[in-house]
Amino acid sequence: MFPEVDASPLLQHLNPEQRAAVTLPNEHALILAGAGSGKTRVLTTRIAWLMTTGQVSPGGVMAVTFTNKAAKEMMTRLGTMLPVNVRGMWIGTFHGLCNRFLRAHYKLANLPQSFQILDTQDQLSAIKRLMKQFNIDEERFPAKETQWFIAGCKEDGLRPQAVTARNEEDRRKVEIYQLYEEQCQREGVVDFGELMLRSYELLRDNDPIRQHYQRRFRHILIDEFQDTNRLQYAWIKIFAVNPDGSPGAGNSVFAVGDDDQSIYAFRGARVGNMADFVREFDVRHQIKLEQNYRSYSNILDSANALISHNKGRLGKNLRTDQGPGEPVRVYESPTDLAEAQWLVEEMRHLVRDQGTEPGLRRSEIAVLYRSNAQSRVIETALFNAGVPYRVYGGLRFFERAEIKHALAYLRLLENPNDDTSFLRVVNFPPRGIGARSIEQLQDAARAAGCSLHDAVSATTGKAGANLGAFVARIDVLREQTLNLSLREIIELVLQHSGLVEHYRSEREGAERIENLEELASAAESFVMQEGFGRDAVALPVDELSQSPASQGLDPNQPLLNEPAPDYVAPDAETGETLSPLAAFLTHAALESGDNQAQAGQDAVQLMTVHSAKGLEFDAVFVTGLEEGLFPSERSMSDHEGLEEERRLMYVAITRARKRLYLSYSQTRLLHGQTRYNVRSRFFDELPEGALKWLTPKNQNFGGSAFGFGTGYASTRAGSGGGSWSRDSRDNRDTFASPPVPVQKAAPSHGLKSGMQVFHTKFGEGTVLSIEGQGDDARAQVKFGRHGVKWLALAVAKLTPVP
DNA sequence: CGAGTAGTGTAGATA
DNA sequence: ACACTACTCG
Repeated sequence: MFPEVDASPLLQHLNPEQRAAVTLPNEHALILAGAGSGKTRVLTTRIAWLMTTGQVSPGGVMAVTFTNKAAKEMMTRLGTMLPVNVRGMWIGTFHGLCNRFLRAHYKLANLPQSFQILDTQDQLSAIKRLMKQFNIDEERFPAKETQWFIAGCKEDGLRPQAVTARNEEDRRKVEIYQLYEEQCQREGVVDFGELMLRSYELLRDNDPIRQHYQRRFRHILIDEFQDTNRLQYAWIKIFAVNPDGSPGAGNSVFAVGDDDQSIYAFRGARVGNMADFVREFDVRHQIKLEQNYRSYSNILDSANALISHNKGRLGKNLRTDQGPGEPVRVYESPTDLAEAQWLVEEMRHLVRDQGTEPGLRRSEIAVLYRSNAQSRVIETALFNAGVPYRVYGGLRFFERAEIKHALAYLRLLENPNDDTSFLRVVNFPPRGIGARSIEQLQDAARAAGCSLHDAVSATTGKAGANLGAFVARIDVLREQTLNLSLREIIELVLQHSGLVEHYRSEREGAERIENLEELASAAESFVMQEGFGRDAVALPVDELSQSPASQGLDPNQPLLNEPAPDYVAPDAETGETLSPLAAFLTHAALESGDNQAQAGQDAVQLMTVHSAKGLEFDAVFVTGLEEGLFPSERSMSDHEGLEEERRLMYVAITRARKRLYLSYSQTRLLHGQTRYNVRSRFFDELPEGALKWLTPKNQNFGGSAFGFGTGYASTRAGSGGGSWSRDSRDNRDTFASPPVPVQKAAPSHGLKSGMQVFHTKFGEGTVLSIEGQGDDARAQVKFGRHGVKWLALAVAKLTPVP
């Protein structure tokens, strides 16, 4: 175990509540962390404190978040507190950790080691393809609905057999679900829900595995607990409680959340999980973090007053030591356009020095709105005024069509049976393979029970020739890329797929080509950062009962850790591991890239309230506060919906540090019609004393009572791209980070490419290439019967053949 | 095969 | 109003 180390410096800058949370005993705990109360700080300090006081080794911690961004932040902060290799720790998103777990136990999970992950788009096209194949009426069963149904079932932990169908329609849906599962299994792909469900089932049904992880993870920490869905809750629970309800190995779950910031019920989040957690885990430690370090009290008072209108809260009241600050300013405008113009004007004042106060940076000003459509008029106003701005949202890097196309080619190299990818690019760029050829091919594949790729050889005629040429091209590429680096593979694929050439002739192709080039760079920095280590979790089952290796701690030395992290868990028996390509494809699916605004330019930030969650700004404008918009029309019918809207408003308000502006417009152009709106009911729930009305607080007139002419034309500036409008380069620097230097070390394995080697299971083979060093070194070996394999040299027993 | 067009829907969005 | 999808016609 770790010797005790003085942990007090860690606690120095914490307030009493935070300190109490950080130093709780090893038992389940719920931390109610209000907005701006230092939640992330508590989480990371808790981990650091547990380790420095010798209560847990780095390998004994699991910390779960929802977003990659949050996981990264946690690792970065932890890294600054302790000399520990955070990358090797089990800190990540639910799906990232599930992926790691399934790679390590792919055999038990009944998956191929290099299974690929379907994102939402991929899943939808897989479903469409399936429905077409089985002649399912898309009128009666829209693909999107089916997708929603399947994802929903998985989130509730239900396999097709377990779903109770109440009517014929449901029965049919369940059938489709069943077929979809079979298709995924056949093709070796999993969707996001499957990552969670399959790892949950493995933990539930395999006693040795469950016991191993229950003993291993002494401390489990969860961020944003209010956003967990049923399955995620069950997944957490299985680490602490056995399926029969008996207690597990006595680990502790440290859940941090804020029921007042629960805004994702629409995608399956259950705030109720917080109360369930307290009950089912017999939680005896609940701590509220109510001290806010972000905002002045006028802002906090508004937030507190608003949220107090919700029923059934766990109960929290934010407080601050800062003074009242500026009042919350409220503005009413006749039109949405006028609202936007006012906002631009107000911003100018904020940016310019005003009296004694220094001006704000534009990036410290945010404009929030309920729905994306509202950004347009604001963008126009900003554009016309020449104010740089940045819009969050939209397509992310790995979701762009050209990137998806390139990835599809790459997936086909890795797995020719990936029919989704096959169909995506079989005729892109166009190569004379039309719908009819593809239909024939699909029929042939179904008849033969094989993949589209394998069915090509059976086709004949002109269509067959084109298809044959396509498959040959892919197969040749696969051969050619065998011993190339990931970057070289991608470059070769970009050339030989014809993608680059195709986009060269397209109108807006230049940007797409740039993105494709960016993909190659992204791959390169991925290889550097990942280092391709192995993960010690892949223990043979008979070793599972042993506790994780404990290591000594010298405060001056980095904490020893399990060898590096993600994606690659070599098979315990053969040492077989993922190819860099397969690992990169996984990375692309799990991290579709940030939506972060470009760091370089000082620009005003535009985003929905949802995407503002977790962020903070000096000045915040919450716009479009009108009945029907915010709260939104569709939420207003039921109580639950309205309460979620209120929480959303609460999130919006608590983003502001110094200045908060609330605005609404009497009329608004929506769906091509001018709508007459009433100001939001939320204004009536704010404390009058904290507000300052910039326009007289007049009565509102009921919506359609005004049902006449529009009067306000929407003057839109020439759309085209100003230098700071939305552009596709938003994500650029995320992927172009400078390469991490690789330390040179003498190889200890003594292998070189070209060498003949012998493997106990795969027999004799030729080394094609070697990557990484030390424990992370991996070799690509071509075997006679077993084909090309990637082997982790620390695990695989390879002997040179003379 | 691909361009033009008719039809449809329109909240929020992580992995 | 507008964007996206699906379908028709050359």
